[in-house]
Amino acid sequence: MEEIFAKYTPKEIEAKWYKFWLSKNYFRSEVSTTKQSFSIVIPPPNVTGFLHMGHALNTTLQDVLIRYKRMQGFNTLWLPGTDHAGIATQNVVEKYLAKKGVTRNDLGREKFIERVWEWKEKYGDTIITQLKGLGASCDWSKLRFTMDDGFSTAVREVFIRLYNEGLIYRNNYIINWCPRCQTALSDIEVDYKEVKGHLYYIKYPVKNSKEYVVVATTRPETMFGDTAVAIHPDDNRYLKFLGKTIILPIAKREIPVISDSYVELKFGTGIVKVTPAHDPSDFEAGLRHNLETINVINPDATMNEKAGKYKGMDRYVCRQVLLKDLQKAEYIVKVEDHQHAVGHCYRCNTAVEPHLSLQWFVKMKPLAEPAICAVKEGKIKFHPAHWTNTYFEWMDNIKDWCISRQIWWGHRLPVWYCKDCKEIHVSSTQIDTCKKCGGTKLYQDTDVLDTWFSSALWPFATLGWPQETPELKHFYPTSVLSTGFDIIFFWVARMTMFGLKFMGDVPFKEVYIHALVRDLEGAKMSKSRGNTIEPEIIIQKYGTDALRFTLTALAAQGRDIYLAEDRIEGYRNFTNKIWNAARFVCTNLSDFNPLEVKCEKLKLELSDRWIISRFNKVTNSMTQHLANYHFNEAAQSIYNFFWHEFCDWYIELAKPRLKKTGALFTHPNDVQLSKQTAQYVLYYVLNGALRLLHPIMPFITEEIWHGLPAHSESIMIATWPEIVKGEINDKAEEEMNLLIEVITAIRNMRSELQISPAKKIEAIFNVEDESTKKILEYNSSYLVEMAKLDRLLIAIKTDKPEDSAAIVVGRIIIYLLLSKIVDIEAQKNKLIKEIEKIKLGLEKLSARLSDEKFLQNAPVEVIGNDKKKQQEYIDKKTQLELHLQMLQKE
RNA sequence: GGGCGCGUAGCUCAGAUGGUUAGAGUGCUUGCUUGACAUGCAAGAGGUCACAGGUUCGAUUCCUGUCGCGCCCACCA
Repeated sequence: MEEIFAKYTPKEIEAKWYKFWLSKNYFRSEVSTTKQSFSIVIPPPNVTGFLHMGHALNTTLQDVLIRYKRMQGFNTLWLPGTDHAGIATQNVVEKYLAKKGVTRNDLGREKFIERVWEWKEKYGDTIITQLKGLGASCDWSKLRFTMDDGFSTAVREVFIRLYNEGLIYRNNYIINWCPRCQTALSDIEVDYKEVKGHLYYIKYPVKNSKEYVVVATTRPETMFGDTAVAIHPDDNRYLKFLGKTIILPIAKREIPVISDSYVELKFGTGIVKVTPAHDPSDFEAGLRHNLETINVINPDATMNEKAGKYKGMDRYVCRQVLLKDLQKAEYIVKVEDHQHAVGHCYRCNTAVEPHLSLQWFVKMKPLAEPAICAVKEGKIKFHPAHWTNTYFEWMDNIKDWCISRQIWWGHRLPVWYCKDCKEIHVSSTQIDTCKKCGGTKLYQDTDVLDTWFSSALWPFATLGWPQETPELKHFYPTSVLSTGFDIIFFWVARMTMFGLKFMGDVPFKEVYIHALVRDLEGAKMSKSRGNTIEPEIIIQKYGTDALRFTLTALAAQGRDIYLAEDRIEGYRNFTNKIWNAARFVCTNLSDFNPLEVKCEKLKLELSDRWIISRFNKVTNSMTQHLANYHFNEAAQSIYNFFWHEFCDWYIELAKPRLKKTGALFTHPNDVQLSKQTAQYVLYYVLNGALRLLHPIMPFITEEIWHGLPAHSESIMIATWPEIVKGEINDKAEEEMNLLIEVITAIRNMRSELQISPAKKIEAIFNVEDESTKKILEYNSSYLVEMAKLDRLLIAIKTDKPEDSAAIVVGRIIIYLLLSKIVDIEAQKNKLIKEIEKIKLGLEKLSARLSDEKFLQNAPVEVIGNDKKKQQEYIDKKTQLELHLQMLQKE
């Protein structure tokens, strides 16, 4: 025992217990017919991932839920895995290769992909190891990867089914293009950032006329792709130009003037240059007016041959050169500063280019409708609920999803084309012969799918779909999805759509949206900002349990987490407190065996009944809070209970009993029985509290568990405490609260009078009624111990002795006998201050209680409470005033 | 331009379906090497619950508006 509790070294015990749990297969889940299932699929981190605070938070919260449900007897599954993260991983590996002087084009597609797999084998487990370090109780035997064989089958299956239903189509459309990653992006993969740019006003001459129109543009370099100039149909200023022909400056190409209501009258000059190949709204306008599309920018964002002499220049270089030329030719009317939102690639932060190209799309409306219904009908609940708004807002305005990516790392489209007749074949296996013309020159599409396409299948593909596995049947729909709000669109919405489409049911019943972890300035933690607090470092410094408790305690709903290291330090102190309290309790249980104790023989004292009652209430509160995802409150309630009730009061009160010194006043219990009772209660409460703490702090609780007498194999598989109604004892709580108040008041006075903590003093209690007298008498040993008294007398209506300081607690007056009072003035001032406070409260109360309207409208309990309170105030005030008078006489 | 969230102690944050003496951690002040713990113990100071109206017997809590902060969405080129 002493050995076990010698010193708390988180690092050692963490590794030890994690290994132990694994060896016992506690994390493994089997399909059970008797137990109800509780399942969570982990948001798969990128294989390139390195544990950051966001992961730590989300992992902790999921583990809290899983461990808590496991203890409650559910058949739990927490399914782990990683995501191949197409663009992100390709970028990482390209950078890795660049250090060796190799580009992906040097290698070619096949070799490059081989290298990515090699990289994955070597480094892809980093994040998994880190999750284990956090204590995550995932079923590692079911670890999945979004590009493993089973998953690839599922992806192809989904693609084919959607294609056959006409929900996947190929089209030439304007999409977001990242010139650096050289691939298409979906709309939500573009981050819009405010950029300080310019609005250029350029003259566009009217053919056969001295007149010209002035267009305003932020992107003059796209003018080589202009195929019209547009005005608003109601704009009287410019109607005269309708039908006229414009000569495009520099290019000298002729373009028409059209009218379209998408033109904003108030912006710029009210005349727009229309560039269908390089602007999404112009593209739409082009379709409405049958305009030609002229692509003038290469995929790498340099100008192409359509830009004439500017060919080969980067888009921004071209802009500058062109502007000079326009200026020289006097086409520029003016230039204004202009702030506007520019889209950037969410992976590499390069300004994206609207780009007309042949891409694959998913038709979203038919998929979105059932997904909207599912949330409206409450089949999926968001916590906090307000995120449903975000979900609906996006779903209601959903646009088709561009799913083809021109990169190499990912799920290749299961599409083959016939070179001869151009027929498209969609198939789960290689196609060699054209079904239409019989030709044999077939080639597979070179594009891969958006990573999020495969992520959308995560909840069911990981359980074996498209096969009808027992796991799928038992664990789908999953119970909860825990994730950040930033991927509601990317992931949550799409999983919902695909789950409903292919499983006929929602993928999860609840969605918990956790907070974003920020630094103290409120900035999102990120490596590039250099403001990260690394979980690994924190764990090293304070232990995993301290980090987990901190994150849980800060996980309030609807608010971001501003993490500071001293917060973690504070909760590290809590682990230390737990450790020491347990050490104290366990060393005092060496002669105690819970299995041999006959409960009915024990004689519970007030403090016993009180702490047991409090324990039951805390059990209740924790269970409720966890059920509602109020993690912070769950953590708070066990923290307060453990430290400020169990340690500060109960253990302190139990000490003399353990020391066999017995009570000062004769207590009905004999000393031995009192000790044994205290041991029983200490054991009972510590045991229960550890189980309540375990989901949040798995390691330290397991370590202590094994120091408890008669402990079971592991706390991990112990049962979650249940409330025993008969143990809730409001009367005991009330009485104990009175004692706490009395003791605190005496300590306060001692402190103010600067009486040494070591000095014992004598006290006389003046009470008004027999029942209060009894409570104090029965528990006088508590008063003696906790308030450091050497003698005490409890009397009904006694006078103030000489040389005494008086304290008023409710209706009780406490006289502390002192050889001489140090500072009468200070005492008086304190009394006066207190009286003032009471008077103020009393005034408010009296005013309310004499208000007819209040008496008529307020509920009876409220009036009753107020009346009770009023009486208490009056009593206290009387006592206080009495003592002030007495002091003044002295 | 829409939408959402947030302004509570010096700092970081809880909380109340409307009635509490408005809480915690941290910081601060004072006193303690108390036989588990100085990563600790005890005591204390510190708040017009952003501001202004409204509803109500009663608002810090509900409603409206104002100001401040943050975020998301949106084709003003």
